[in-house]
Amino acid sequence: MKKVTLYDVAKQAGVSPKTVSRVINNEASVSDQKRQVVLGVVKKLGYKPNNSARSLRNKRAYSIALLYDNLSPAYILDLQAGLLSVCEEAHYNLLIKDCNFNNKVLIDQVSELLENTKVDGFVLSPPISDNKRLIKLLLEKQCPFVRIAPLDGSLISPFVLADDCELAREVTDYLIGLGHERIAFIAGDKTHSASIERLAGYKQALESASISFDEELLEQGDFSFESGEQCALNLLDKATRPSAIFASNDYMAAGVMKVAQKLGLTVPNDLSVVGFDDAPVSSQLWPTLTTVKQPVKEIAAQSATLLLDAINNKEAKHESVKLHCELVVRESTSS
Amino acid sequence: MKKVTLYDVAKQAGVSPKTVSRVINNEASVSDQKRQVVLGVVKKLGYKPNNSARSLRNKRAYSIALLYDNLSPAYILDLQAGLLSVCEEAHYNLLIKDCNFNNKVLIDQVSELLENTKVDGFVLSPPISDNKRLIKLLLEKQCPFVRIAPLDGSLISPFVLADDCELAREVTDYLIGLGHERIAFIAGDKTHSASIERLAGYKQALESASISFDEELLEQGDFSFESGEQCALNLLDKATRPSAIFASNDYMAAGVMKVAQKLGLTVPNDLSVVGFDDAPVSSQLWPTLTTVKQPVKEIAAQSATLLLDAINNKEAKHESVKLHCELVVRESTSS
DNA sequence: AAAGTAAATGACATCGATGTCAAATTATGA
DNA sequence: TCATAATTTGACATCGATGTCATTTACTTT
Repeated sequence: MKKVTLYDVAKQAGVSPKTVSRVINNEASVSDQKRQVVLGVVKKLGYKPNNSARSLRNKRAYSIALLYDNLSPAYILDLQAGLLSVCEEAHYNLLIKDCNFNNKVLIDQVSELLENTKVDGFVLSPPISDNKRLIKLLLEKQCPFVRIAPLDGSLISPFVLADDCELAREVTDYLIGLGHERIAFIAGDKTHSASIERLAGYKQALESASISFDEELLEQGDFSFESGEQCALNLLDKATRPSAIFASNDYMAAGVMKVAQKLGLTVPNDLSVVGFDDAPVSSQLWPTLTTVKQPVKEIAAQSATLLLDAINNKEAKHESVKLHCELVVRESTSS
Repeated sequence: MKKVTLYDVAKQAGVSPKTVSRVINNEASVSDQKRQVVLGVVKKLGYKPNNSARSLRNKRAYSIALLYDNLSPAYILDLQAGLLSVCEEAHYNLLIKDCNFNNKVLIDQVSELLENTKVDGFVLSPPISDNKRLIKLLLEKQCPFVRIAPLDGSLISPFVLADDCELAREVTDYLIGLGHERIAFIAGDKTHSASIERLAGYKQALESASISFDEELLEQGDFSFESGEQCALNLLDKATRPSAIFASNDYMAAGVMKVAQKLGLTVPNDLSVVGFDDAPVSSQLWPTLTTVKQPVKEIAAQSATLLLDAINNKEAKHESVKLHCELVVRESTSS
């Protein structure tokens, strides 16, 4: 069972290789009749185009690259899974690139990917989605890219995000519904749009419920467990403690839980805690954490789809897509 | 600055393209003199071979694939990082394949990778390292592969593992040193060699300390948080409770912590708990978890190195490598 | 029906590296 | 020194798909 090539298909179908090529690439000027014949033979022989040959001829790699900075392993792995599902379908390769290094090196590595590996497009995950120098480079080289959850919502490229703001509002509403009035908020790293949006949602919910926003109840974290601990210490040390703490992600929420327990507070009786992201840790704590589940795989799949569109259809106008999150109520919240 | 090809180098060096090719591929019959000249020009022009052209001609993709089953995101991401570091160096691509599906599909997908994508070799992570049908396929196709932490220690392929047994012994010794005598053990999924080894180490330590092994104190888990809870319930419900529980991984240890706290036991005063793997959760719990850190990135890097050796040097005999783990003492253990 | 335009098709060269095999060079031995 | 073997070297074809451009076929229009 040796490899089937374009020529085999051409011979069987009684047409020239070039015509088969045209059919494969969905080009216009092929008669419907021949197209059908060719497609039939393609299916019959199980023909698959040879990627190396294509790359060589077309000077592109039929692959896209994910640039990530490892915030949360589960998040990144879900991104990968979502991208892979689309890439496999489309017979593209996925290259992954851990960008836990400085700007200079990042730019060099991306240039190398463009010039040597001839990557077709990039998926930028936060906080890389807003790396100015990188974006400048990609725009200059006219290389398609998609940003996940960027701060900058201008349509320089397609982007995909979750409805962080709405869900943060929903979480806060939920806490208010449970009877909480002193609800503290721990913000995340400001270079992530998610931080901004989640804070905005929190404020909106307070406003709707006519609870005035209290600076005292806002702490600035950086998405790390340690920052959660520190912020929780600041909050719980106050004369009048908040009765609920809404942390912008689960790691910080875990930090809050730790401090609460150390201080002898019972969660959720003395203090309700909410996180965000539905990281594995949220169901491995006790009590388990009420949190928000982002549709990370769908976000990634959408990103890949938009990117492939942009690659194969140069004049496609850029779109943005917002996907819906889901509140997951567990044990860390009560009235 | 257009792309430099073999021909550019050949012209500058005053030799034929074929000779340049020979130099690049380290072939024997090239005079030292020409070799030097060519290497000089290669460096001067910054020549990099074109992977597509090579693949086309040589019918191989210059890429290796990681087959994984997502047990723990942090573990998989570390594996990827280790593999990537070596692959980038060697100008190989890394393909990743989430194998969270049944045997049949796995075999088909691997066949497809071999036949269509022409992947050069595979890295199998546990528990795929012991998938019989897959290994049979790879051996038949004479496709190089490396296994990470396989159960089967025969040298059908190179393999890399951690000294699970020694470290489990060390952990147990440490607990014994703290004065514990009733030390329970929660085993992991039997299809992982790590489970077997860790249990063996535990038993060895008991034996050295002349503590007789008590069936009552052994529970069978499956590496999941939930199984940890269940096993902990079984153990802590006994008339005479163990004073320490050694779980085969951190997820199960987290489950133990949860149950302990629910039962009103204080960790580590009433109960010491130890995990294994140094997963993120181990430092996000309270108290933080004493555990064992595996050198996952090094394991992966070694695997990649062995695999590339096997690929480029068909007669290389297979080796196995064992890497050293490290005990990380945190807050969940005391006398 | 002839002429002219548009659409469909195919011959050929090409992308860059390397295997094959023959030619050229060097080394060896009588 | 010359024949012969061993080693270097290079010309050429090839891997598979596709762009270019010339040619054929189909379709209008007068």
